[in-house]
Amino acid sequence: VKRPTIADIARAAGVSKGAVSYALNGRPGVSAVTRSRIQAVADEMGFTASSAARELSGSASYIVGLALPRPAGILGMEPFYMELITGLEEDLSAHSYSLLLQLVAIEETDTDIYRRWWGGRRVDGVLVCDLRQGDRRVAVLETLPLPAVAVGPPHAAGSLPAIWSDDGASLVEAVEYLAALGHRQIARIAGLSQLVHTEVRTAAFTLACRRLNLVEVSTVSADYTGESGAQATRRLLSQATPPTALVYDNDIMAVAGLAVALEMGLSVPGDLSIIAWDDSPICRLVHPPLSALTRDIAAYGRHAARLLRRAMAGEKVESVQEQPARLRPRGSTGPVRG
Amino acid sequence: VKRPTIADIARAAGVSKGAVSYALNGRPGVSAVTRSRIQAVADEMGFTASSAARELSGSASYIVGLALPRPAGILGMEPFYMELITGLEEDLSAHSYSLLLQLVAIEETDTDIYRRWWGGRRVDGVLVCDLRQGDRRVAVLETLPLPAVAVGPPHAAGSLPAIWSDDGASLVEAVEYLAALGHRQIARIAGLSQLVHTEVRTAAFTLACRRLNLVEVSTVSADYTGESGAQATRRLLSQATPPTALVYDNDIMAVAGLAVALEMGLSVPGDLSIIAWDDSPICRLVHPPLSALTRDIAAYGRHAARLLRRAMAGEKVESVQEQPARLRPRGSTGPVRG
DNA sequence: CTGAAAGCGCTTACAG
DNA sequence: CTGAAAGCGCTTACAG
Repeated sequence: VKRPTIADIARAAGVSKGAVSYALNGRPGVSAVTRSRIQAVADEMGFTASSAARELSGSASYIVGLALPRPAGILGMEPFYMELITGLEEDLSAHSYSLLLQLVAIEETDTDIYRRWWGGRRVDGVLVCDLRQGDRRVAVLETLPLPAVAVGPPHAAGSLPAIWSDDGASLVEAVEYLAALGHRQIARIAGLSQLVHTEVRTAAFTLACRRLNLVEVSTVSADYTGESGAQATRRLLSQATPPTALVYDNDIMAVAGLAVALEMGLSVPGDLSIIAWDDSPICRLVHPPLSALTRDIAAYGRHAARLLRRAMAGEKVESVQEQPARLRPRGSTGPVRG
Repeated sequence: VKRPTIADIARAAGVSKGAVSYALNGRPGVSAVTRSRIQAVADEMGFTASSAARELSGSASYIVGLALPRPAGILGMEPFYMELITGLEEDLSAHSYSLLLQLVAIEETDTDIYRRWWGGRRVDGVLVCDLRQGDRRVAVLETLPLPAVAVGPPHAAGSLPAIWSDDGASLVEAVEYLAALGHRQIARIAGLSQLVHTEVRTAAFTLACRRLNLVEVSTVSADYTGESGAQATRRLLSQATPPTALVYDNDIMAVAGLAVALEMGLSVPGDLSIIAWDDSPICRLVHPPLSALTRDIAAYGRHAARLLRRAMAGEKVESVQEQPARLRPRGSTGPVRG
């Protein structure tokens, strides 16, 4: 089994290589009948143009790069990224793009990967996730003429177009709902504090609590793992006057928190209300099912891919704002026990 | 910002292009001092060789393809694949390979992607997952001189080297444990029946139950989603003489099944014992925590990557068998109520 | 040890 | 409408 080249097709069809290229790429310059003859020969011989050769003569690579910074210790990817990737793929593969995935340790300088991708003409464009304050990756990408889309708040994306949703608004909705149920002591179990969206959420949370005159509000830092969520919950619930409601920055921590509450003999939502961020299937499966801030992450991914495709097409694109996550109350939230 | 080429480096360093290539690739033919001067110039100018040009002159692409067949309806990837990808990446990126990820609808002919990847010289090797009986992808890959590793039982991998674990042995361990606890009516909620490993598990399950003289054993088909797991569980528990133990083919279905059991007023493990396959964090977080068949999926991924790298290096590789998943009993299994 | 040249497989102006 | 040729940016025998 040898890979046929354009020269093989040309020979078999009795035309020049140029004609084959024109015919197969649907460009003018060949008659309809020659075109279909060439096409038939190419199909029969199972021809696929060498991507390297195309790229070398100026074509796009049709590859999009996604470098995910993962803390070394945390195994596996979070449900959020699975869904995001699903959405990305839906749009990309429909437009014959592929996704080049690279997990990079969060500690190391993950700016190199973008330089390498660009220098090696590996990818046509890239996505940046998990923005941090003063993110060096953003600085690098602003320098490079490599189309890039940031997944995160625009204020941290520099001059890169960003796709984002207003996490602050979602958090306010959650807090107001809890306040309406009579909760006065709400705590929040936050994700990695270096991440910009964590900052945004924390600021919105603090502000909302102050506005509603809630007392004893606090935000504790965790790292998205069940272990960290459980630990934080245990600490909060062991206080002299424990909070009556908890808001978590992801679903894994919320589920872990629920387990801790039950194990400490609390009833949910009787003694404690719980709200999760990002509504993966688990939220519905635990008992009681978790009230959650829901958004269509796959759609988020599809839109990010579309935005990047437009940027790669040379369009000047603006940041786009997605629907904020909305509160879907389920069994884990209820009126405070008076 | 323009990308420097090898010619730019040559000019700046006052040598020929050939010398630059030799120097940067660590090949003999340049003196140590010239080499380091060229290296310095290349570093300073931020040179990265064009991957397309390298590939075109015979080099590897350093890309590995992973095409995941996903049923159109099922959103998101399963925890198993997240962990597998994590493991793959760990090994691959350490050896400067990248992973090209493509989700393909399970219905469409996903053999094309391999032909295209091969024809276009896109990837150096590929991984095949979710083997089905008489899998056409295996047939195609046997034809193509493209290094490939199958993730699944060797008997379904044709002449491809496979990486696999003995799911039958794991299931026997689970069944024997349940039998030892006095369970006589065990049902199994299986994953997609087209998949070969589902077949293997079903066969092992049936055989083990027969050998242990268990009665009323049954395997019902589901599709790995929580919904399907819940539905199957509801049906099983509504029978005249419901099973006293359930074995699920993944964690999501098991968690969903647990929720159904609790919602039907059963106590777990008092009235019903539950065992899950694949021990993701959720199994530990629900209440009671689920007994599960555990294996190190990330290691599985690392080993698959290593096997593929050896195949890509031209080695003749044999299938390798991983440790079977082992039962980790937790709170969801207990003696049958006598 | 170094330089000039061919070649990888495409695309695309440029003549005919 | 078609063919011959240059060029993309590397690698690698082949002379010097």
